[in-house]
Amino acid sequence: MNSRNPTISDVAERAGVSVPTVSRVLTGAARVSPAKREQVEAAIAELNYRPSAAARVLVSRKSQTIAVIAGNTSRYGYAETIRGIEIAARAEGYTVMITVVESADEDEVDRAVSATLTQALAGVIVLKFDPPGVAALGRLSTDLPVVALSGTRETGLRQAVLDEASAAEELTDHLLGLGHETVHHVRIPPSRRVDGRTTGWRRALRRAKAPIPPLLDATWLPRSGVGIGHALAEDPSATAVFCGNDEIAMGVMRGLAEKGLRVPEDVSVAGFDDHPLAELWSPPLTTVEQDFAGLGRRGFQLLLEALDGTGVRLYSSERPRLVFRESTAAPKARS
Amino acid sequence: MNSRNPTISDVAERAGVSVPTVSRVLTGAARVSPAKREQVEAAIAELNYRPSAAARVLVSRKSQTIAVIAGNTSRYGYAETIRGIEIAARAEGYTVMITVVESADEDEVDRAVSATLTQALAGVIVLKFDPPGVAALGRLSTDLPVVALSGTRETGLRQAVLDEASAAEELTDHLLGLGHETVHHVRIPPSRRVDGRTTGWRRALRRAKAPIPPLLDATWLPRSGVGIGHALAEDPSATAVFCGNDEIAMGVMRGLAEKGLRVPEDVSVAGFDDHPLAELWSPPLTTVEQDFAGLGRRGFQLLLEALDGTGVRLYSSERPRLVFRESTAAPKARS
DNA sequence: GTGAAAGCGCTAACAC
DNA sequence: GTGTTAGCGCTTTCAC
Repeated sequence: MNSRNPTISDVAERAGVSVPTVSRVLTGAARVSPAKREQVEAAIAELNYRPSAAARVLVSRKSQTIAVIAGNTSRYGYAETIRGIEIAARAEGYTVMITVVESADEDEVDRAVSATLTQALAGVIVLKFDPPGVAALGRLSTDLPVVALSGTRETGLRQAVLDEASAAEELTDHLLGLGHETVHHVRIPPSRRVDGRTTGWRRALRRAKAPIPPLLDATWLPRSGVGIGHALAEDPSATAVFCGNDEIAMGVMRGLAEKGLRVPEDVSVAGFDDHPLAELWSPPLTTVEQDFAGLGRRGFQLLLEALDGTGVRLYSSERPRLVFRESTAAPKARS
Repeated sequence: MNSRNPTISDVAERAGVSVPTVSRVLTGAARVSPAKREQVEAAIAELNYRPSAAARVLVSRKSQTIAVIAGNTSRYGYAETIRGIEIAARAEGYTVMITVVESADEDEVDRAVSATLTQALAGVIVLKFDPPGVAALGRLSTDLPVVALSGTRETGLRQAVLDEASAAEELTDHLLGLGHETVHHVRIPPSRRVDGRTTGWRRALRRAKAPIPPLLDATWLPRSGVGIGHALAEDPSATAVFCGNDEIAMGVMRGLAEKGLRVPEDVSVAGFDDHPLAELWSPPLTTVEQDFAGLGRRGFQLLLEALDGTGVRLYSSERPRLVFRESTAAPKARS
């Protein structure tokens, strides 16, 4: 067993042609006579030859790899977005490389970004969902095409987003329309000071001239909602709660339940994202369906257009859709 | 603005040294006088130079990239495992490339595997969680070190696993010990004909000489548990149900609830994985805690040992821990 | 310690 | 159509 992988010259020799001819059948860059093409293909199959991406990249200066930089890979929205990117990329023959940046710490971000840019890349997609994502985008000094996913809009930046502010506003409106005097908001860790979900919530309350209750901050852990639920149970003005995501909403509902409050009879609770478990929860959760995989797909599309030189689009936005289930209802008098 | 990235010769020129000298400070392969080293480092910083991984790989034949092949990236166990791999890899200076193989279709698997092996890789980690993973592992004709995560044990294969069979057996024992005559099992899509969770369940029933109810098959979708819950509600012998994962358990519980049955009063339900939402469910779910991130970490460790040539370990197994919560209890008479 | 020379596996440019 | 030549950005000999 020869441990060295076969190279293009092995193929050329075996097929009785020159190296560039093999390259031509590989890339399809120029026409090759059917006879030689056949010999080459046979040699490739016999040797189980696979071209070296490294060598190709070195000379052609074109890479078929994109990097995805994300603050996390396992939380629902993140994982789905990455999945969407991967599927779209693979369909176009691109490979994807993942870089996780767990904190916004300057050194860590720099190290991660540097290591990533060392690779030969066609472009980069950054999940601008959180501070690490924002930090990574900021330190991405490169001439490569870059696409940011979500986050606040920036001029000149290629960006695919979900219009979370509008959806949050609509959801808050819905709660207000049910007759609640106001809506409390439990915020998930924001990517910056502003965050679409919180912005939309505030916008709706302002427009309705409803009182704006103090913001409640959760962490990414679903259980962080439990304590918040306990606190909310003590507050008679809290008849409707809009949570930054479904997992936190589930934590809040458990906290409420532990204090003897029922959803939606005593308190209405709404989430965000339409997590796969939201419909199975008791009661099924009113939420906002977010097409994260689609976001990833649109992001890759934007990158591809930048690569082609076609497409002058810099921005792709999609409006998430509300899903009304049983966790929200009109308020009843609370003691 | 010069759009070409600086190369090692740009750095050499600027620092007034030869190219190999720059290489030496980069790799630390040989000693360089402090004076020159300083000049080189200054030049690198000024030019914002980053070595090309492609060129390095080409000449040194050593890659710092590993590929992870998985049937999915967003389901809980998969995502956590990948996260564990990524963290361990990054800590050792490795970059990770993700390849998703969605079906076990031969062509799709071949295409994905081929595209992956085109890259210059140090090694490959395969999530042998499902048929696509098994298929990918089978077609991975390469001299590269390969590590499989989970799945049935194979001699000669480097493998890190979670001992799911033992944990499933222990969980089934627990239910039997509570006084249930038997335990029903809802299976998630298995990676082959045998599957650790199902095996452990059957083993426990056999040992206890309890009747073995027919296997109930769920899909990966949590909601596929709902219909199974409905069916189980019609079966008076079903007083305890062990579900292949927590999400399916939640679906089953919803199905049961829709038919008016209470958990655990009428039926005990246990899950598997200790999903972050399992503790928040009502009632909190009895389950098995699986350290997926640890599995990923151990898998990478095995790969690293193979790369070093140190370590002769081929196998790393860990026993998951049971978590008793409120969804399981002693049976009561059912109408 | 340091530089000159060679070459990794491939594609681009050019001649025929 | 096809082969010859050059060279991508690096590391690896091998002199000195």
